Parts: sequence; structure tokens; C-alpha cells
Amino acid sequence: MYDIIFRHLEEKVALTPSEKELIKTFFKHKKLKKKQFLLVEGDVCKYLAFVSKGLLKSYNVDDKGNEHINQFALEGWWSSDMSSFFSGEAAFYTIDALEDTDVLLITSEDFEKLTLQVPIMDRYFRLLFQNSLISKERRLISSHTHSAEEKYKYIMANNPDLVKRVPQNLLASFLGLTPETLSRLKKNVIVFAK
Amino acid sequence: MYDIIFRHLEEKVALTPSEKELIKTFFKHKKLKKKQFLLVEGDVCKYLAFVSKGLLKSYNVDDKGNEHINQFALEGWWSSDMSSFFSGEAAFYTIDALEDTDVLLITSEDFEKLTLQVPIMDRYFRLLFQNSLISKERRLISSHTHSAEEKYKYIMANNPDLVKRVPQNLLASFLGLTPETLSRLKKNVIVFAK
DNA sequence: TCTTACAGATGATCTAAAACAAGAAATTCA
DNA sequence: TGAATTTCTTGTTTTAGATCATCTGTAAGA
Repeated sequence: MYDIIFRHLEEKVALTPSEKELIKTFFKHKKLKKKQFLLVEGDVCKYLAFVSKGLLKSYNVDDKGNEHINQFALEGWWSSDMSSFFSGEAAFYTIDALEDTDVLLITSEDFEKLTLQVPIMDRYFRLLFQNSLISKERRLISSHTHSAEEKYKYIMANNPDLVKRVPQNLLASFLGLTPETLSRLKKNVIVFAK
Repeated sequence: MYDIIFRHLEEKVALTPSEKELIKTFFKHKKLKKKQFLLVEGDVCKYLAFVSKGLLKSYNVDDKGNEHINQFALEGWWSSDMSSFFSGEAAFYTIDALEDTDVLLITSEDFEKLTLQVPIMDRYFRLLFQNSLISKERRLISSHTHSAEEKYKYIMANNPDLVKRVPQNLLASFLGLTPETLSRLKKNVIVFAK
């Protein structure tokens, strides 16, 4: 059950057996059915979730009813409305499961305790947020610089796994495109994978 | 000289006098003239910079020669090509000074030493990156959701200081717009500030 | 296995913002 | 102070992608 999370933590920091035991006590396990909600916009985001199996999406619905995907979270990824989780204010994003999904959940109170009792977790999350920030920066520049086709090629090259598991209309939303545009431009993009 | 940086650090974490003395030893001071480069695309980014006075911009130049602003850094902000700084690979961004600017610089080797010798700095940067990530997420969603005019209103509301100090063409680039578009939409936006 | 819903493809039309072009205004600095 | 550079505005044309409207294929649930 905790194998995956420790594998991920230990990619970035070294943990003693007693630290690992302590870490375990802060998380609780939850199973989500496909389409089940983990968080609804407007609620306070109580949990930071580690995906041990499955796939989550976090998204915002605009005034016109259009969904804008903020993030997908595959196995080994974390998901949350960070702003709400850390501030206690109403969540901007909704999070639900695209597949049957297993998550490990930690509350913000326990997150605070965890980082104070196991300071190296601050280092882990520093490194995690650092990498997220780098890739988010690139996505933002790409959204200004690249054409629809280039955005699609970029994600095909960098997240082929995601492209395989996520329906096209959601991928379009993630890229900031309409499903029609994505469908059309696929015809023009020569795909070398089979 | 170090007042500003400690004020910023101590907004997020508590530091002992001896920690502060140690922290000082890792930074060196540098003055940049307006238009002077701190980093050129393609070079390895050697420094993480804390702006104690002035204004930096980090940007990427695309194939057509268009500048795309990644980030502005006012007093109290950090600036770097994080990907290059932490990985040692060639930088994607160029960083230069929009005004005469004072920075405190730390190398990646010293950054590593700093976080190991003063572990609470991992917490500081965890909190810093966490907040940056939240605002970068919002900018990305905004770039998909909002019209040019809404983007402009959004930055006017959230970073009025920046809008005052940055030339309009650079602000346009930051928002992912052309200077012409920004100039035009300004006429339609009723501004309540004086 | 029927049928009800999605997911995806394709066509026609529309529109916001880009691109191109040219001046005017404001700064810089020599 | 005056030339040179940079910033900002305004006009016209073009275009990428959105929107609206069907249609088809696929999967799920009863």
C-alpha cells in the first residue's frame, strides 16, 4: 500500500525506518470510483492527495460552463487545490477521478505536523514544488509562444503516457484548445509512434 | 544590505542570529546597470538571485525573434532559470535589468550547502515555491479562460505596482498579447485608479 | 441486444487578436 | 538642447482558432 509513496519520497530524500513509520500515521487511504469527486469547487480543500493508482483531473468551470483542466495526476503524482489547502479558503478547482483511483490523503493540520516532525519532508516538497514550478513555467510560455499544433506536438513528446490515457476532449482542454481544433489538427500531425 | 532578504526570510521562517550569520556567507552582492545581463540563454545559470533593489525580467526569444516574458522580479523577489540552475543544463531564459538593480547571488553548490547546513531554508523555499506554483497555476488558467481585456484587468487588480513600473510592450508580452492589442484595449477599460 | 449517451470527425461561418504599416509622443543620452 | 532611440497609438488586413451544427462510431448500462 505505501510502497509507491515511499519509492517516490526516496527518489528525492533518504528516510529512516522510524521516519517512515511516522509518515504512515499521517496518511489515510481512500478508493475513488471513476467519476467520483475528491473536491468540489467552493468547498475547502481538506486534503493533499497522493495517487497510488489511477488518474485524477483537477479543473475549473468558467462562466460559460467550459471546463479548463489545471492538472492531471497519474500514479506517483500529487493532487490538491494548493491555494485552498494551505489557506483554508474556498477551492477554485474541482477534482474527480477519470479512472478507479486509489489515493493517500493527508490533512493540512497533519501536513504541518509532518513537516515539523520530519523536517526532511520540507526538503522533499521543496524539490517537488521546484520541479512542478519549472514545468508549469514552460507550459505557460508554450501557451503564449506555440500554435495549437505545436502545443499538441509538445505534449505528445513530453507526456506520451498521458496522451494515451486521457480522452481527447480533456487533452484539448488541458492545452487550452477546443476539441474540434484538436481533432482537426491531428490530421496534419504526422505521428511516428504506433 | 542584508536587511531586505532577512525581512523576507523571516516572513516565512524563524532564524537564529547564528543562522543569519551563516546565511550571509553564502551570498555575494552585485550591482547591475539598466539593460545589463544577469543570464544569457544557452549559458548555464550559475546563480539564484534575490532582488534587493530594482527590477529584473526573465524572458525567452522565440524563432521569430519575439520576446516572451516569463517573470518580472521586483524588490523581494527571486529570479533565476530554475531548470538550468538546478540541473546544470543550458538556460532557456535570458535575464536582464529593467532598472539599475542590486542583487544577492548564490551559486547552486552554495544553495545545496545552505539547505543542508540550515535545514529550515528548505522550509523557506518550500513555502516560496508553493506560493509561486499557486500563482503560476492561476496565470495559466487565466491565459486559457480570459480574453485579452480580462487578462489586463486581472493584472491591474493583482499587480498594480508592476503595471506602473513596466513599459507597456513588456507587460503585453507578459500577458501573451501584442503591444498593439494592449494599447487598444486600454481605451475600453475604465480605470478607477488615478 | 437494445438504446442511450459520450467521444470524435467534419463542414460552414464568425471573430478576437495577430500581423503589417505608419506616425506621434516620450525618453535617453551625448 | 537636440538627435536618436524607444514607447505608444491608430488604421487596415489577415488568420488561427472558436462557435455552431451535424453526423458517425464506440462504449456502457439496463
